[in-house]
Amino acid sequence: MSRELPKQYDPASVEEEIYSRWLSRKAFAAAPDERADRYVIMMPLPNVTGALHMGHAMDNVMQDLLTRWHRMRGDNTLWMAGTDHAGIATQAVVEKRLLELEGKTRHDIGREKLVERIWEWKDQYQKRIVSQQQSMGCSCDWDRQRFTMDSVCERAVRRTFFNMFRDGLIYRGNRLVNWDCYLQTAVSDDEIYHEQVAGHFWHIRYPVIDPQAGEPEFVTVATTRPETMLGDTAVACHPDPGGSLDELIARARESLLEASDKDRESIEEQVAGLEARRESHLPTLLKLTEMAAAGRMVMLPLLDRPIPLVCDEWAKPELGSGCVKITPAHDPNDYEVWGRHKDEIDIINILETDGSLAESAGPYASLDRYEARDRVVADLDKLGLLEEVEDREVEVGHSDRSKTPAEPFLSRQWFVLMGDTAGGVVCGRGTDKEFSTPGLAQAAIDAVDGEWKSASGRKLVFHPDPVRYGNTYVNWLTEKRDWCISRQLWWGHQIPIWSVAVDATDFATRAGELGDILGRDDACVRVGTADGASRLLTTESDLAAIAAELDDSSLELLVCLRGDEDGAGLEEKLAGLGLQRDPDVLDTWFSSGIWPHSTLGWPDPATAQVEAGQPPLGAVDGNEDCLSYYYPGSCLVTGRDIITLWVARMALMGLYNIGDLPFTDVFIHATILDGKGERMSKSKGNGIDPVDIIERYGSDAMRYVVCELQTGMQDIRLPVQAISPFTGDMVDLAEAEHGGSIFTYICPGSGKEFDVLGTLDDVPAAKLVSDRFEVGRNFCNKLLNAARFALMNLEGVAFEPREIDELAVEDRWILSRLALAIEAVDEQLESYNPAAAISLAREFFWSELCDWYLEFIKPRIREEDRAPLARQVLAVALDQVLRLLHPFVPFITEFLWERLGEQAPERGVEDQLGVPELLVHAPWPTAVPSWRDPELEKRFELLQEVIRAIRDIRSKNEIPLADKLPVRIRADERRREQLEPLGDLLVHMGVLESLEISTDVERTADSAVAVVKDIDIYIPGAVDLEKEKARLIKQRDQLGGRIGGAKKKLANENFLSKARPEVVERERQRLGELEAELEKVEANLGTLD
RNA sequence: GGGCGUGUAACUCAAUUGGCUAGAGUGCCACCCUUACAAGGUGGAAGUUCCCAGUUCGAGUCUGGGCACGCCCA
Repeated sequence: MSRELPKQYDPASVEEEIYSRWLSRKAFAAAPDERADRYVIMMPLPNVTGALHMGHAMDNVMQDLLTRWHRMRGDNTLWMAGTDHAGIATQAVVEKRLLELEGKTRHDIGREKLVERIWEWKDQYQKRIVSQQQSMGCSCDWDRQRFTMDSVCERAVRRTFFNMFRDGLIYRGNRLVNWDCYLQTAVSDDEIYHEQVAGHFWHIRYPVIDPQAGEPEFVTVATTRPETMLGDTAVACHPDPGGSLDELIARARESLLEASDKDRESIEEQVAGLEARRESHLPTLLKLTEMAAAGRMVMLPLLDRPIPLVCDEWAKPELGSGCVKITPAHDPNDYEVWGRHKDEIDIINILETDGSLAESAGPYASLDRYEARDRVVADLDKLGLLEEVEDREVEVGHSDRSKTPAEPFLSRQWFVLMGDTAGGVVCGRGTDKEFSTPGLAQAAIDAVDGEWKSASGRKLVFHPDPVRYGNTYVNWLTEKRDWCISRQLWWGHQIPIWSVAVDATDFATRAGELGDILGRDDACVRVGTADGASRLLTTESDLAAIAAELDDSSLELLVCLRGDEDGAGLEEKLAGLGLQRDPDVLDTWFSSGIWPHSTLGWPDPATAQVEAGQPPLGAVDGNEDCLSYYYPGSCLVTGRDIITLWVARMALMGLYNIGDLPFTDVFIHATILDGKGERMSKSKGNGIDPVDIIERYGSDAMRYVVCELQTGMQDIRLPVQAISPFTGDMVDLAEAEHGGSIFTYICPGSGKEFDVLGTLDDVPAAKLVSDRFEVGRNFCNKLLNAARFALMNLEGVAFEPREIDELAVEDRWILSRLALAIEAVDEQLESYNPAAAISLAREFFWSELCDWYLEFIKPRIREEDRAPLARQVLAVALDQVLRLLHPFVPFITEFLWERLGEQAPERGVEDQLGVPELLVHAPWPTAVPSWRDPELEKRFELLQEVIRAIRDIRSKNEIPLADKLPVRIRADERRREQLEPLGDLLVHMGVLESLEISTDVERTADSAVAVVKDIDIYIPGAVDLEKEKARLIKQRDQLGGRIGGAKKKLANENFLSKARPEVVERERQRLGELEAELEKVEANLGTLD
């Protein structure tokens, strides 16, 4: 006998060794070969801002599950790993630390030094993330790992930008963006979160200039940000206030007709209010409309700037005074108003990039915006122009990156055109997949909706609910909002544009100076106008003619360099001509959007510069290059929140660059919440580090539970407990009391305070875990012990080809169940239902193999002549279970696989199974159809029911297992034939002294009795008659209830005529069975009296 | 404000196109250290499927309304 397994599984002693074995054998390495079936997963890049939590664990485990499953199925499987530089997020954390630890800002140390610091941070966290993923057992091809800023990706980013710029899909324009005054950068809408803040609503009077008789002297406007009035360039009133009010009243009346009683009152109030307003405000509003049409002005207080009255529907006659101040440079709605009235009104930026006021704010210049707010209010009050101040809850947009309030801010930014364009967009230019689409967003929409298919026949499908998530994706893309891709940061891909301002008069000269740059393939020159439009310049361009057409005085020469090696010297040349490189960097999603192909070496795998020690991306040994072999990929696994941010962008970037989708399936997994139902996140203090779970319960335990949690679309609550640093107790955070901050809790055992973020110096930190993972640990222990039992009994097992008929009846039963289980697990994995898959695998392993089969064969294993066959089947059963469970719990199964290989190197039933050294490469089990035997399964079901009935009697009568029971069964001929061949098993499992099965057994007066279906089970011996009676009465009542229900159904004419015939038939049959059973129960009750 | 979703046992979740007695694990109760496993075994108790209507022979499932909660967008 070889090394005996321990009784308790110790994951720590197994996992590290197994993982390093996989690594040293390069078990996860992928390379193109002759296989046609391939499976490719591109990892959603964790960003290097911080470590992973359980939400990432879910994402990684799901990917590993699919990867290992497909690898075992024989697909050429690549799981590409990597990390994201996460521009703004990473720069923000590093800057924050710099300030906290050294009291310096980025400007103190400069661009180069800061970027150096960020690289250090990135190296540290990338290491940590990879180690976390390896602890989880992730089977990525680590040799192909990429980072969004390494040279392979850099080149692809550069090429993508260049192509888009050349195609006119990238432009520079003035836009209102969300400005982070702390980080001094634009942030995208996705990076803004809204918070309710207690604020005020200030009502301000703007004097009318030269009021005529009957005209108001003031117009009143209201704002939550009074300092913005300094940037006001108009006051708007509604073009048809009466009509607008009438329409509102009519609509409210209409809804009154259908309103519930509860709502009626409030709607009636609303109508009354609107009608009153019609009386009180309408005359003034009409007057103002008239004045606006006449071009009248009001005086902007404090700055004494005359600004026009304009008519615009943005003014709501039903709200406030009915007039609204217009600050185009600092409010998105006002910006749109400006867009509609460009000829009448101005746009004035009053903010500096740091949030202080600009020159344009006159006497308030250089004040901080909040200081300016107070001063403006005070000064208005002094002038008697402050009509009213209301307290009000205000929604303030905050930058997610700095957690400070963001300001709408007018600035020049780079955009990708998402909407349709006149000439359309060519996707996959120059490839055999080239096609044309109206616009980038439309191409990505078509990938899900409608008739379109890529040249390789692909569409995008979401799982597990194609409709719901498909809609999320399409709805977002349908807005076709241009994508702001520039960020005022130092960390990231710098925008490869060199530019210089020119005017129409010197344009031709300056452009001419570019000389041969105009004709180069790796440079693209455009001339841009102030409105963001631009036109391509080539050597063929008639510069003089273009100059004549462009009468705009503020022009810009824009040169994009592709950054090819033979373009060396171009940058210097441009600098020499006075062109400067744009200091901004690209939005992170620009580089992660092309991740599925950049990592494979696009645009040219043969020349891609991979890191030392990495396999090349070009063609090797007559096999294809990585890009053509692995693109398009298979599946993207991610959370719901990333559908719009990333999935959509990957789809459109892949289509644009390559002409094909990066993947066909998108598996959206559940979001992990804490015990209170809040999304898990590190910064909230409820984030569990998967490594802490792994230390406590083991990696497989963590994976087991995570798989079990992924049921469908249901988000998952994972109660979080802290391990008290004082007592070692588990403290449930959903119930624990907070300490001095929301990140500290009171340990109930000691009354002392601990911290869950681990950032406080003076409060001890607690590790976060969850006892939910015990289930997984127990499962692994069970698996270890089942294997332990098997291995202890497999001594001398050999493979010998066997016919199914040669096998013992319980062997045939377990193989039949196995075949069914394999099929069912496969089916659930196919439909992206890991929870169902693992519960089916568990059910087979625990409830059938362990609870029944292992018990069934115990007597055989101890008998010399019957043992070999039992051992042979046992070895196969364990083999198949290990394979089936491997993708879920890879460490322990790989560990046991080795032991099984030592003990039973040759195994199989009819044919010998292929047994590779590593389980990770073992063929996935296939369900052998000839093993299925439904009739036999039915007989075993009956056997199990009889055994349970006997156990029940034993338990109710408190008969110890040492007392073997004589059992007498009365059954008709059919039942007798079913049961008799299973008699030995029944005797063994029921712990019987004797067994008699016959048609004419009668109950003896001292017999306990049970009824199973249509058979009676008698156990003679001292019994408590009252208990027997109680048990039978309970059974009788239950049967009675069910029979009543069935009878009622069958007595219903409508049921008989309208229900499907097979449903009616089934009900009839069921009633018959129930009645037969009841009859038996009653007969037996009779004998008890 | 708009969109999407959720509500089932004490807890975490299942339940194919509406159709046998609404299931599983955990926890709970009782008994058992039976030579693979007490991180185990055997048996058991536990549900007004959030509420109110409706459609249907039949509703956890479909429709409408309400209540509570979550997420995304403005």
